[in-house]
This record gives sequence, C-alpha cells and structure tokens, in this order.
Amino acid sequence: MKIGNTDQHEDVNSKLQYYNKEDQVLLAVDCIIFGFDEKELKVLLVKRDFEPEKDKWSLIGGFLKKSENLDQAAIRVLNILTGLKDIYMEQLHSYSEIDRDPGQRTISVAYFALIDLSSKNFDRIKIDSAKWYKINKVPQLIFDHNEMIDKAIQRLRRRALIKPIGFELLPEKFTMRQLQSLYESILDKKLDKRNFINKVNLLDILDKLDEKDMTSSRKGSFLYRFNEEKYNSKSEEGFNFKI
Amino acid sequence: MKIGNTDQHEDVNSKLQYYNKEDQVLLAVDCIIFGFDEKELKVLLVKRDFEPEKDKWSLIGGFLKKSENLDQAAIRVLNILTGLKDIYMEQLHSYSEIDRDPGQRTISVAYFALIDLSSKNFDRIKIDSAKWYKINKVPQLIFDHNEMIDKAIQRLRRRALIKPIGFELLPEKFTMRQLQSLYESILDKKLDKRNFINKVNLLDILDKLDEKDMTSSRKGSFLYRFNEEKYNSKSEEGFNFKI
DNA sequence: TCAAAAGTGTTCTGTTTACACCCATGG
DNA sequence: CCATGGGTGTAAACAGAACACTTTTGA
Repeated sequence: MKIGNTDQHEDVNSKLQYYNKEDQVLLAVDCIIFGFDEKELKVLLVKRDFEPEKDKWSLIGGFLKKSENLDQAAIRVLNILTGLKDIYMEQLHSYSEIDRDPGQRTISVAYFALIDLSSKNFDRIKIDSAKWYKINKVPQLIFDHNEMIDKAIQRLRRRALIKPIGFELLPEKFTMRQLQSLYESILDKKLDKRNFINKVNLLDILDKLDEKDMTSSRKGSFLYRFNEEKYNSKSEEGFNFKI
Repeated sequence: MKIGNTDQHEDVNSKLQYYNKEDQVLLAVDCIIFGFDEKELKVLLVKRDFEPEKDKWSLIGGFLKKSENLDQAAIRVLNILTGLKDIYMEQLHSYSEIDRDPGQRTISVAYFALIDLSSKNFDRIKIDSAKWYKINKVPQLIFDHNEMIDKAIQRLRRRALIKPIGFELLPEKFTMRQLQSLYESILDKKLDKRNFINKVNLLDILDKLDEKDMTSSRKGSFLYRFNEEKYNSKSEEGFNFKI
C-alpha cells in the first residue's frame, strides 16, 4: 500500500491514475570494484572525459533500463568496463541527495564487486582511462563517490569476517601467505602468521593441495583451494573469523 | 561517469541530451516499523483497501518526490502513519524485480524504523487498518514485503549486537529485565539473567537510577538509562555484545 | 507467610593472543 | 653456505557459559 498522497483527494481505486501522479526519476548504478594483486587491495576508477567534472576521477556507473533489475544493471555496467562475467557483486546502499549529480536529479544505487587481479581471466580493462588505486590512496572523486567507497570498505571488512567472500579476490589456488595478506589489506592491520594459520585450519574449509607455488620462495609454499561443500556443511551462519 | 549507453553513438558533451535518453522509473520507499511492547518484538502492517491485492497485508510505503531525498521520504511516510518524528530509521535495501509491483514498474527502497510502544509518545496509529504483528507471526504480504521484513530482522539482529540501537525500542528509563527481554526477542533465544547483567555492566554505558519500577514486582526493580556520552567515549566501533 | 520477581559470584571451558626457532632450497 | 620465506606449538590471559540461592514486599 502506498500512502504517499493520502492528504490529497484522489481515487485510490484507480491504480493507473494513482501511480501516474507520482514523480519519476533517473536511477543509476555505480560500481565499487575491488581487486587484490598479491599485496594490495585496490579499487578501479575511471577519469571522466566530459563536462561537468571533466578530468575528475569517478566510479564506473550507468543508468537502469526498464528492462532489467538493479542487479542486472550492475552486472551490465561491470561487464562493459572489464569484460568480466560471473563476478561477485553485492548491493551496498542507495544515494539520493537532491543535488548529488548537478546534471539531473539522479538516485544512485551503489554495488561493490570483488575480482581477482592475478588471474589470467582479467587480462585487460576495456576503458583506457581506468586505473587501479590503492584503497588508502583514493583521490577526490565526483559527487558522493568517496562516501560510497568508504561504505564499501566497511561492508567488505564486516563481510570478510563472517562470510567466505575473500576468496573472490584470490586466484582459485592460493598460498596461506596470500590469504593472510588479503585479510591484512582488508582489515588494514598486521596479523600474526601462526595464529592466522591456526584459525584458518580450525575453520576446515580449505583443501591443501599437493602443488607448491615456487615463485615466492626457494622452499616453495603449498597451495590451497576453498572448498565450498565443506563450508556449506559447517554452518548456515557463516564463520566467525575473529582475527 | 555514466557509461550506460557507450555502445550507441551519442554526444556525451551534451549533458542534457545524454541524460534525457535514459529511462525514468517510479521510486518508492517501504517502511518496516519495529516496535517492542515489554515482551514482544512486533512489526506494523496495514491492510490494503484497494485493488489489486485488496485486503492483503502490506508494509506502509509511499513514492519519492523530486523535492526530497530517500531518508526524507521514509520519514514522511512514517509520520503520515504514526504521527511520530525523530524516529530511528535506517536504509535497508533496494528491491527492483521487474514484476514486483504489477501496477507499474516500481523500484522500492526499504527502510526500517525502531519505535518504543510502551511510551506515551505513541498514543495512536493514524491509519485504522494498521495492526501490530509479532515478528514470527507475520502473514503473507503483497509483493516482496515478506522478503523485506526477513532482511530487516537479520539486519536488526546484527546491528543490535554491535550498536546501541536497541535502546530506540525501549522507553528512556527501563529495567534490566526489559532490556534482556528485548534482546531475547531480537535474537530469538533465551539468555541467562546473570550473564546478561554482568555483560551489560561490563560495557558501562548505562546509568543506574535511584528510581524503581514498582509495576513488575513487589520488590520493584531499578531503572536504567542509556548514557550516550559514556558510549561515545568508549569506542568508535560500537560494542561487542556477544550474548 | 508465601508467591513472584529482583538481585547477586564463582567455577569451568573455550578462544584469543603472544611469542621464536628450524626447514628447505636456489643462487 | 647463506639468505629468504615457509612452516610449526605452547603457555598465559581473557571472555563466555553454566549454574542456585537469598532478598523484598504486597497480598
């Protein structure tokens, strides 16, 4: 039941008449794309090449079409820029300040995406002006985009402590050191190696492979893979990765 | 930067022309209003009195006007129904399935609100067909409103464990028993009285008053009040109310 | 005097933190 | 043979969970 206009006289039994009185607005999606490249958590930005705010950095975005829902719009926008599909995305928040976009009244729904930069899946970015920024070196962005990124980082932090979304940022096979570096980047603090490994092993959601990664050291380090079945069989509520 | 139509030829320097190509949609807000009345966590629903879906239960909602942002729209909608102002509200999620509202393509941004039912502030509901339902007795609702409530309950559960939003559901002065009942309702589990009180006292965010509430027992029970200064001085990150 | 709710501490268990040395290997 | 990162365990501190009896007072 919509009661937006209960003060005014109107025929609420006439659905179309009712709906047609209402204001329509532009709905955009903006994507915070996080990537992890072995050491650093980064976010993908593009340089705006038209007025207003020309030459300022910005998140990628696009407008919702009537033929799609918001998730589909976010997936489409991400795909246009990166060429990637089947990427983890999650709706973050909707931004609606009246003057947020000086061009026209626009409400934006922010999404964040997690992609693995080390993987060969991700060979190129399709927009020339795009650049990866370390998350603590993000420049001033247009509109409310800095606010969006701040909120996305906070959400990522909380999520990564209770859900296995961190693996979306790693290659399929990864070392313990990579996993630890990832969590150190996300949480922005150093972690103790032994405590970290003990905790991860306790969760029992990884397969230790026979392969070693020989690029990082002379000894080589074992590779691990996230085992989704193991994870699902453990808990409905995610893990409690208090680190 | 909006790249919704990069495949098509267009003059991106002409802002208006650019924006005007895009689809406009109706934006609604729907409010999940939680209330706590000494024992039970409840949600406020209204009976829809027009077709389609006449006589079905629904959340309250309304359409966004161009002159307001989403928070303001949610506050307005809440005020129309309850007459209340200065209520805790938080944006929850946006719902955008193409057929979610058979009347017209509508995207809805869900908000949840927390109000104290025991307070005399809340003397009456302004819509006759409104009714409080226990959160585990919610009937089938129109559209995706059941989904919204489920998500709101989950969010409330997580929030209440780390932020002092539970106090929004209580009168200014409350007993420990009331606070415990509230958390038991939110978390849907029985808690141990001694452990609960020990933990709350450890947080050191309440003032114990000299007054007693004499209505609940012959002995009477001390009243407490949330002390926001104490809370703010403790932590930036909220508390860790693992109970 | 008793019914009904308030109030109060201790022990046990599990989790988190702090911490340092040997291993394997390629150069 | 040594420099580099990989791998491993234990003890102390802390937080959570389990648990039962006494107090007050209006009816």
